[in-house]
Amino acid sequence: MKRRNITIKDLARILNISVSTVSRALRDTYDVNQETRQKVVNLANELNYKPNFNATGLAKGSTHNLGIVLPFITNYYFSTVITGIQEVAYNSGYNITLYVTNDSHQRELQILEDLTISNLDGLLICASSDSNSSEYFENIISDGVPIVFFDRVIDTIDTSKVMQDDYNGAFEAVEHLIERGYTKIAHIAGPKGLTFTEKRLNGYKEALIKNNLPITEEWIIHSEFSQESGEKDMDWLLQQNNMPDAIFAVNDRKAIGAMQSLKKHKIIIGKDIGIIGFTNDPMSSIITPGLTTIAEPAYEIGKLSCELLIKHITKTYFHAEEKILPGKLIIRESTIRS
Amino acid sequence: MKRRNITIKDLARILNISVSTVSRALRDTYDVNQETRQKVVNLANELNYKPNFNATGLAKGSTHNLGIVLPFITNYYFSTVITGIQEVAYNSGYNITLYVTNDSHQRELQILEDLTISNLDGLLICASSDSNSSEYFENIISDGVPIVFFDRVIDTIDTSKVMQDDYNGAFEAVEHLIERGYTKIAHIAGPKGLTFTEKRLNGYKEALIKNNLPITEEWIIHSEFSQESGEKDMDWLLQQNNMPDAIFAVNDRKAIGAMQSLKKHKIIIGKDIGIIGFTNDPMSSIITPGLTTIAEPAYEIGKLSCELLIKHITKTYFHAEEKILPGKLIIRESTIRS
DNA sequence: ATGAAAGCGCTAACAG
DNA sequence: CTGTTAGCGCTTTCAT
Repeated sequence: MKRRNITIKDLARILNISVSTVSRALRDTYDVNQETRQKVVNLANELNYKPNFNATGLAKGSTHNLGIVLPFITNYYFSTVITGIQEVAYNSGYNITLYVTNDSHQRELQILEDLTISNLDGLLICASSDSNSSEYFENIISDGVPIVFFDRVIDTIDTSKVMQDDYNGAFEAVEHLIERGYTKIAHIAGPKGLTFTEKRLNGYKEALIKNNLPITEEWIIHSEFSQESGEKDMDWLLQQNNMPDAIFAVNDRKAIGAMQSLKKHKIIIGKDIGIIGFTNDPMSSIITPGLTTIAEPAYEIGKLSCELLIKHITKTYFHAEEKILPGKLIIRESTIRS
Repeated sequence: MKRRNITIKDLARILNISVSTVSRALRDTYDVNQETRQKVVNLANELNYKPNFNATGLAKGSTHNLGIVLPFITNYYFSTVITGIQEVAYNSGYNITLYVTNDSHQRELQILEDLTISNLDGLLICASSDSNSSEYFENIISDGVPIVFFDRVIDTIDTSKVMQDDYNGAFEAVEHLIERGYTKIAHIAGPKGLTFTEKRLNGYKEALIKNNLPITEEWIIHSEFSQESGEKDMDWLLQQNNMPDAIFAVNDRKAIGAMQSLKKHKIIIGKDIGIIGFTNDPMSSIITPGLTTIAEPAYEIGKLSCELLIKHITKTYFHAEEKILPGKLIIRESTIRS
């Protein structure tokens, strides 16, 4: 119950030098005698000295904590992004602390309000669907805490952003459907107002236009990201007079929902209606038939976001960068017509 | 870039009282005048005062940080546990920081060594498969930092533990197979040496014994937790002379791997070989046929673990508790014989 | 190259 | 009920 850790004071006392020298030695500043430095470092190792982050943080005005704010962690994409972040954070000596918004902007706001910025060196953020926290983000940044956005970025804020190539991914997805001979392509989209939803929608539209296919507004459905939404959307589409022969879903979960609907209605996936998703969730290789999809580089997005954030923290003049990582078409059975 | 936050000093100066009074007012200790308290609290709100955790931590020798150490976060079970933890941590004013071991005991050790305990009020741990960090865990606890284990617990350590009911879940799973008329039941188990693997194995064996079925040692296969392992194990079983007619897999991922193998070999799941998993990963409802499984209360395990940990932190004398949460049989098509 | 001393923001005796 | 003071462990002038 003592919880008494070794401090630089202890080291100083034992070596008969001052704490400031110990401090300098440990941080390897320019003005320490290499000999004393060695002695200090050796003793520190021997005694298993660990710096107290609270003290360092208090003195230097910086912790070694990065915050992550995101809607969920219980899905393939987000948990993989976090793993990527964790990897580089860990290797650079940063801790990460997690804030889950449940995709609610109220919760997001609350978290941001409660956020004791004095605890954080920087923030990685994937905004909630209906985020209206721009002002907070701005404040945080102007308070000197850098933010890097990933996936669901806020356009109006000038800071680094990392995303998959939503536009081209969508474009490629739809062109794949067209190549396979589908011509009546619907889009089960995400909620309105989200940048990446828009980008995927634009990619979809442009691919149609480029291939001289009409854009049919009833075939563009906006709803939540869940599997249930995908299922409902498909149910609805199947009741229309003018039925599509293929679906481009904004993500795999919705594509899978749509597939469930199709199965329920005994419609043969691929042959009757082709379907393509976005993410490459492991589920897409497990469902039958396999779901063709655009693979997102989730792990790399996590790593890159964190690398950028650390640069923002450590370099005084590091300019905001926007990184767009390419996706990759993964062809499975859901887009086979025959 | 200033990053100058309001401090209690500011509040004190403005209100013309001492910092200690402000401090007391903010913490609502017993001996403050309600009137002054109100004034302080009002001003604090107005000025959007946020306490500096580093300072509090330094002064009190406690942070508001909980560490989570676990093998992975990229699967349903773990990400759901974390969500549960996050929920109660957030509501109790604790932050969580994440350490991912990749299920490697080296990494686990390294994390534990690097862990600046001065940063953490407590630790939630799910040990790596081949963990040999007992000594470290003991040290951490005797340094005054409480640990709660979940899922993969270390038996020899005396502290609170939270797990699903592995034994009874396995027992129920196997009895379900027997009820459905399967008699030659194999067990695709997890790695040896893990408590919960043993418990599920025991549940399996006892169910066989209770139903007067022989225990066939070749039908008990130990391997990693991955889908690939499940597939390989099934491949192997299918080559034996003495083939089982049902499989109890230690988790859904392995069950799904086994199903892939079965499909590859054109064996009809349910009819030819029944299969049951453990977890209730959403994948099990998406794969065809649906996978019968034992649902684990992952979210509750997360919540409960965190609640216990907070009790250990806040109550001086809180005795270690072991909680076992029941699972639930979810019947799908993979155990339908006809 | 090293030491003394002040201070980061907060808490906790101790006096009154 | 409130103020004074010392101190948590570390960094950082400023001297020497």
